[in-house]
Amino acid sequence: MGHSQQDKAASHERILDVAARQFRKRGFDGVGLAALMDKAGLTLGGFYKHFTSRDQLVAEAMSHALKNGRVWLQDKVPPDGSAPLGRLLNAYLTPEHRDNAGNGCAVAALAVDASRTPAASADFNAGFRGFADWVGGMLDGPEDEKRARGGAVICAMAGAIAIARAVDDPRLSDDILKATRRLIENSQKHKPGAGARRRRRRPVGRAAKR
Amino acid sequence: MGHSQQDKAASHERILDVAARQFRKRGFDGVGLAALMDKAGLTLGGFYKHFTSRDQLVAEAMSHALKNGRVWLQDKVPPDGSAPLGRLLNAYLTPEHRDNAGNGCAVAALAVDASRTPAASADFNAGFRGFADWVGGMLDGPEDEKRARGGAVICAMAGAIAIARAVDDPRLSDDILKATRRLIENSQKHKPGAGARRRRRRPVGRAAKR
DNA sequence: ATTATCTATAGATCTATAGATAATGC
DNA sequence: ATTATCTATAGATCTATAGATAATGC
Repeated sequence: MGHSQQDKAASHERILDVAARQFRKRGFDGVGLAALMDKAGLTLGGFYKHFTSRDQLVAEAMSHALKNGRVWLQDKVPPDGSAPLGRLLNAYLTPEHRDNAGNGCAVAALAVDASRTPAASADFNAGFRGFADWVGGMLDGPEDEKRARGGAVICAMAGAIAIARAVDDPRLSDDILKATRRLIENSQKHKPGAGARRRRRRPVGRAAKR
Repeated sequence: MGHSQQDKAASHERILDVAARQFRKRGFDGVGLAALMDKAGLTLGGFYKHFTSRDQLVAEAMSHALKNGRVWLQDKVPPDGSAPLGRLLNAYLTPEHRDNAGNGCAVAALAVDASRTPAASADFNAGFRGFADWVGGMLDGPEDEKRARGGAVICAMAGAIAIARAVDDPRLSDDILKATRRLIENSQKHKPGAGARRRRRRPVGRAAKR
């Protein structure tokens, strides 16, 4: 044994890295604490000096996985490049992403898990909002609609990856990625005005509660 | 006790109904066999006279949930009505659907679970294909692209429902459904030719293996 | 006689805690 | 003295099986 506070911080980070990866791959319920600690080079007993409960790990790992997935994506989509949406789709809707859930987008891998796990909801929300802002910035259109449109693009992309992973037939799986790419591209291509027709502007300053 | 073969068939159906609903709500790992049997009005011990293993239940419940979700949707989208895509979006992208995972679309609720559960993959695949054919039939465009385009529409819809469920903020959640609706409508609205530009035709009869 | 279901239980998890060990850090 | 980690274990699951019970169905 023999461990400094610095060692502990490194252990904590290692546990989070392992959990963020394993949860994306197997789900929150798909891996136990003993297996996680083992993969982090530790034993189960020490877990509760790092987290007060399994739920706390789930919450921290949710944020960690979202950040992790964003870093992976942003490395492939430079902030000042041209045609950013095309680059995003090129990076996201790939067989590589589909076949590596553990290192990929946490929205695609963990949205359903988060919806069943109250401990993860707040962190999922925050991560999704940031992601939607980023993607919204790549789109044309009125400034106040960009976040919502960015969110819709994420829904289409994440849904495609999740379904492409679930499907048994490799050809069908590849086709899902390609068809979703075309759907998203077409959705951004139509003449402005045509899609805004049906849209009513929400009055500013009258925040509607639900 | 005292049970006929007819009783057994009814029991089997009840177990499947309960499982299809509970799995959509809580995931394959989110509910145990004892709780399922209890909700079906039976006890755990009888389970293995109906299924050889938990995995077999998962497989049958996957199909059952897909069928169930299709019936629910098709009730709301008459086969010969006008503007079928609009009706589909009206039925699918709603707060009601979002708030009732147990009775809703199994693609949205269980794609990620299926991707982690080999026993469910084949049944998910078959269900998705049928669903994509149905939705494809609602779209304009070349006949040989309809299934793929239908699949992409499902990805966007299912992704939106899954993410709208995961998100913490009710306003954001509602906005996700609305923005995805617009994205899908716009994707079908663009002038044909613009989107087909980049598309290469696959030679018929040369089936590419992966 | 067969069988649909029940009660009871074995054996394998899994989370959380208790107490020991061997360093760190005041 | 404090603490980061370890070994060991309690108590609560969960799947699967064994054997009993009370009907069905030939």
